[in-house]
Amino acid sequence: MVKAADRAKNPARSSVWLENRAARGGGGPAGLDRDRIVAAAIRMLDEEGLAGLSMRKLAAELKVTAMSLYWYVDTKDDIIEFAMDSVYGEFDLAAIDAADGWRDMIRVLALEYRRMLVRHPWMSPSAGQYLNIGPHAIAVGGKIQEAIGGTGLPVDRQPSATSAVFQFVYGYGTIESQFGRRAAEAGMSQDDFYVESVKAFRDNPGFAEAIEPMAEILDVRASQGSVSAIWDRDFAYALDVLVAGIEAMVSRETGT
Amino acid sequence: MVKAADRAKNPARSSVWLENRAARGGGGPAGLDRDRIVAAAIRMLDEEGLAGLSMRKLAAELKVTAMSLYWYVDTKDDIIEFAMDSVYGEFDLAAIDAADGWRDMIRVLALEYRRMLVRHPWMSPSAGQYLNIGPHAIAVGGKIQEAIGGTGLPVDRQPSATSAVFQFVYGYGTIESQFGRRAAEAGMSQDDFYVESVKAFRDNPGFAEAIEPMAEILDVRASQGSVSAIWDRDFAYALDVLVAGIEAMVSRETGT
DNA sequence: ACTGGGTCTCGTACACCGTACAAGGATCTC
DNA sequence: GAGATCCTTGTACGGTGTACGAGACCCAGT
Repeated sequence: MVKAADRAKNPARSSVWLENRAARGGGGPAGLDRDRIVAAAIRMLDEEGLAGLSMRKLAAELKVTAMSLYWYVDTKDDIIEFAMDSVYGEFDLAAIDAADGWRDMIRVLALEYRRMLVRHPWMSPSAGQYLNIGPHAIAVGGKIQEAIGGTGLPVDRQPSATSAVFQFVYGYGTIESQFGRRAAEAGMSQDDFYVESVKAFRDNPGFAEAIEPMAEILDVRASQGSVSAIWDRDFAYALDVLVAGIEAMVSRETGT
Repeated sequence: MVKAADRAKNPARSSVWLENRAARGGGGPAGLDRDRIVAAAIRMLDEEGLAGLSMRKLAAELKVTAMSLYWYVDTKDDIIEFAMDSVYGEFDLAAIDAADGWRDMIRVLALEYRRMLVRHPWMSPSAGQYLNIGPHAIAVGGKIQEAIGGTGLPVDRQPSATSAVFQFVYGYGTIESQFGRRAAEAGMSQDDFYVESVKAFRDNPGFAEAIEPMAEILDVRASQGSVSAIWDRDFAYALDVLVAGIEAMVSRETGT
């Protein structure tokens, strides 16, 4: 058991996964359980967002006092870390193994990653803030490495390629999911929200010149169908760019 | 003047920049001023992080009550949005204009962007959460579009390329800056912190097999010099990958 | 000189947050 | 039955963002 106050003093182990502590069992009258807590937390995070999760509300949903949760968990942050790893467990590893060649493997991984971020908009900010070294996250990391390892890039260049691909996916998934979150908060469809946003943007005085160079792109966009189709299309093409880049670097390296 | 409670009801305008409100002047006895507030906020954010910024502490630093700030600002979030745009103003636009060709322009932009994220670790989480449509952010966006526009990619493909490059930079800058923040919180140099982290990771039972495929990479890394050199190296190579990818797509598109 | 209206600052208060601490009930072991 | 262990709770502390209303100041109009 580590108190929240002590956590900060030992920052190299500032993660639940470095605590090496067994889960405490749910033999109590409330039938509580770390898994039940985490599952409820994920539900609440998906519905109310990161800011909407509070120990008291989470406890209430489990028909229990806030302090009860602290028997199973040291800190609210721990719950989020557990929730994150649980979500990493949603990756369809079998589909990844079934992929044919590194290109396909990267594509499947990137798509799964992106879908995870979009399904759970609280993941982006959390993934940036905590270490992602739970068992499921590590399993995914292993697959990523396997995929990049298959490209033929020298080992010392592989981390760069991994970054290029998956930091891109993270960034892309972040804006996509935040856009979806905003639309949902506004109670609009993504398409309506997009139209509204562009209008608000265009109508704003003082932005006239700044918008100028973007006008053409906004126009082209308007003729490309639904917002979600645009997200898909842009993502796919960006991945093509990345794959093409890796191919070019491979032949450049091996040609030397 | 818009109350915080009303902001949420009209989410398409959920940004200071869509409020279109003039700054209020600092003729008061405290000599307060929106610019002074924002500048102090940036200082505090840099030193204490996003969680370390509170209206009361910020006010105290300005020798004023918390509620005084609300004369100049509707919401704490507004302060963060202003602070963000002010930081976007750190971009050296002249250096970008001096760049020679789109490849160089992308490289300079990416580097400036990355440095901004690393200098201000609170920018990553904030940039993910708020719209970035302040004047400085828009100016930077315009330069980015100019750079991508120079690649020769068709207009409807340019947003994808922009994503590929700058969502990558965002993701990369995010982990780099968070790593730096963690090291600083631990009171260690980045190098010491890296060694500690790897050790803690390796020593953790249950991770033995998971680490296995990563062992080679970790070993290679150990012989590549300082952590900050590795960050630079990986970043530069990833950018090469991206540029190579764009080149390949350009010749693919124009070849068709 | 006095008054009225902006402009700015402050004190108080509310609802909420994470969580430390100690007391208790429940259950199982001997 | 006694004691230990497991689980839950009540209370309390120090923080948060910010709504509201009262005041202080200055400046224009009469």
